[in-house]
Amino acid sequence: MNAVNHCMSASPTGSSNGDLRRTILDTARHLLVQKGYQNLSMRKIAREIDYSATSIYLYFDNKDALLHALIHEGMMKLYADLDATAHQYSDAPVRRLEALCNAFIEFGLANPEYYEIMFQLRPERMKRYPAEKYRQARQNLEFFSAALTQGADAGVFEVEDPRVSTSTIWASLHGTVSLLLAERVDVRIERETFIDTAVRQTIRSYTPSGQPAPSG
Amino acid sequence: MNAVNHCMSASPTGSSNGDLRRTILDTARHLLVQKGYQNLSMRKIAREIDYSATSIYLYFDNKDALLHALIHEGMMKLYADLDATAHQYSDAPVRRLEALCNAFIEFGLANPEYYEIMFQLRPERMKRYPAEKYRQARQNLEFFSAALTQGADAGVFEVEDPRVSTSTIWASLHGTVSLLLAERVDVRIERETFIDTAVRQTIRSYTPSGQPAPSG
DNA sequence: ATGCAGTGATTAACGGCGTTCATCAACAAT
DNA sequence: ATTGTTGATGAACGCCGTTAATCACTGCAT
Repeated sequence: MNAVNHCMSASPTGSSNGDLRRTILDTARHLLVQKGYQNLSMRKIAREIDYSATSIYLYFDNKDALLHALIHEGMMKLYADLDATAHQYSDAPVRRLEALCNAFIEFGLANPEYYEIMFQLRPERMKRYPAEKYRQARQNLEFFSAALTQGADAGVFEVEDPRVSTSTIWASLHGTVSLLLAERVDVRIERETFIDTAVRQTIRSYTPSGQPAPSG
Repeated sequence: MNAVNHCMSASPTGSSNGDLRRTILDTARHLLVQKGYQNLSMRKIAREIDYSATSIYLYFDNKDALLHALIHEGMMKLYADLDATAHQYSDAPVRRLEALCNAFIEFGLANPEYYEIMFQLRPERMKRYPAEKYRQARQNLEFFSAALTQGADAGVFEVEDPRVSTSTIWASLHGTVSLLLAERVDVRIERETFIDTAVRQTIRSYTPSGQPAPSG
């Protein structure tokens, strides 16, 4: 009818040429990061790219599927961060674990909207999340697990069950990020101090002496 | 018109007599606990109590205000739990802190819907939350703070800044509860084991020897 | 008794949401 | 020339929170 012809856009960028799926995803990411998860709606995405809302359903089964794609992006970004950090301290498990903890927290604080959909979404919303991606997401924990076991082998860490310890470390980090993002930490506490203490105490609970080991 | 006369209900219970505000709150709590926060809507509450949705606005400014009332309830319930726990170990700081940690986690697992609105709501939703209640909510942390400082005075805890330490403990506990509620803990790990380890490691990071102190 | 203000409730409506359905235009293949 | 496919659309359904206008009823002052 009076719809704009989308086949050959007059825009010279060519960004919306062919694969609309990419454009939708880019816009969704942009909207998520700019306005937060609360303001991420199918209709707003559609408005932004000047398509009808129903068009999105040609490329994504539903809103959750679109969200899963964004979560996947976030997981890959986190993976890249942790991977770079791990390589930086490849031969010092303690320092590496410390750096990994800091990297995780920094990721959360730098990408709050990503963090929310990645780790703070209620289980119901995640029910449809494909198990294959679940496994990929869990790979991020492998960095911590590896540092723990290598440290244990080197005698600088005291670890009963690496799997359990990895989870408890993750719990600490997740709690730290969550409290910071929700602005629920006592305002009289400096953010840096809080983070440093949290990381130090987390690692301290795995060093036999209770004191931080010298170098690795 | 065809509306039911609400002034004199035929129901002999008298529960909906007079203060509708109470009834709304009770129904909201019931709906929250039964169906979760996702399914808590003004219209559903209204349907449940056979009133129009707009009637709720005669007693609550908006949905957030209603939510704040529920949050307050949850905070008081948590306070009661922690208070009872603290009194049980009034003369043993270490044991008390351990019991407090377990009590907090148990509260979260036993009241997941309350926990969600109390601690997992995004900042935007909490913007209107009255500061006076914020302070009351923070009182729950005092139990942990007290155990820490008393333990430090007795020489069984090594605490630099009690305020910071309290926050990091809270972070650990919050992370632990969040991961469990979101079902994101490795399924091969037993829940009990995970909780015990998390609590033990949390406390361990504040004991000078790195080992749990004997009795208090 | 009549009029009036206040109270507690209602319906209608607005604009938002995710999603489904029927339809339509353009194109490719027969 | 007819068919089928593909990519897009508008209308509609049933939700949602919230606002505005309205109504019935009460108690009270005149």
